[in-house]
Amino acid sequence: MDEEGASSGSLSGIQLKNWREEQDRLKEKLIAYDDFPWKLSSSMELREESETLKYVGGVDMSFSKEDSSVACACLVVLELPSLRLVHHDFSFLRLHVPYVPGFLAFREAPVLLQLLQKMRDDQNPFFPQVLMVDGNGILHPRGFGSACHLGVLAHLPTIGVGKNLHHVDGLNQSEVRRLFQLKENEHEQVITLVGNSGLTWGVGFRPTMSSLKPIYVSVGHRISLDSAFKIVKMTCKYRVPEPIRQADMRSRAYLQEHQLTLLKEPGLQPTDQVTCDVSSAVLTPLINMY
DNA sequence: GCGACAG
DNA sequence: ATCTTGTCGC
Repeated sequence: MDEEGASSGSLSGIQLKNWREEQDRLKEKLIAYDDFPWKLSSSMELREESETLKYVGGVDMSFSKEDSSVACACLVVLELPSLRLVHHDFSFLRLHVPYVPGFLAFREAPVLLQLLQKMRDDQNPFFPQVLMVDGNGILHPRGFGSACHLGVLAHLPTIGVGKNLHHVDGLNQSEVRRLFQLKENEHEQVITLVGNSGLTWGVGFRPTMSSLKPIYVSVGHRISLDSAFKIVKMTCKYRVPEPIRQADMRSRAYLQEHQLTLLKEPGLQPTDQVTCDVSSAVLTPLINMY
């Protein structure tokens, strides 16, 4: 048993430095405004000249409790406005990159990019027009969370959706809860997350009347906070927006089934994720999309 | 120095 | 992320 450092151990200072530099490089390509041809079908805009948002994707990963390096990544695509599932795909794999707060993308983005790339290669008609990521966008210590990271590498509009707040610029969960508690916000389901610096990092959102705990929405890539929030809102049947909720449930189920399969079929092992190297984080085929 | 720290 | 049963309410 020696894969300790692989999935939960420490990381060298030099590697962290490389990761920060990589984030800074990719951040230069970040687009924080609406940069897409489609429109959010408001109501009576029957302009045929522009397409409307129809396919929203979602990605999430689940991990094995026995071996935290074994994981299942899932990509789903839902059709609007029905929220019907039109695509789902999985990747059962072994990760060799640890989770380090602030560097989630280096662990999860490679396999998620592969799932997206597969759809492109197949010219799948359901390729998502926008993707929701289970992690933050610019609501991040260096303004470049996993949703931004994935968006830039895939050159795809992305939205960051966090179930917990990553404390940034003085923002913290108790503070957000306090804001929601204020009588003036008592029935408010959205609050803007403004940090000590005065910058707006995202919004806290209580989708349903029952859930007291908010989710945190922030700009990922090629989208404004306004549009990002509208899309999240229109896909929320429960606390977590459907694209992410579906990816979450399905990755978890897929992982469970494969755990059982593994006991009987030693031949079916999770594929190794050989993407430890920072420089190879950018899947080559995707570069052509720039 | 100490604590906080998405998934 | 994962560990986990029941339980309160529509």
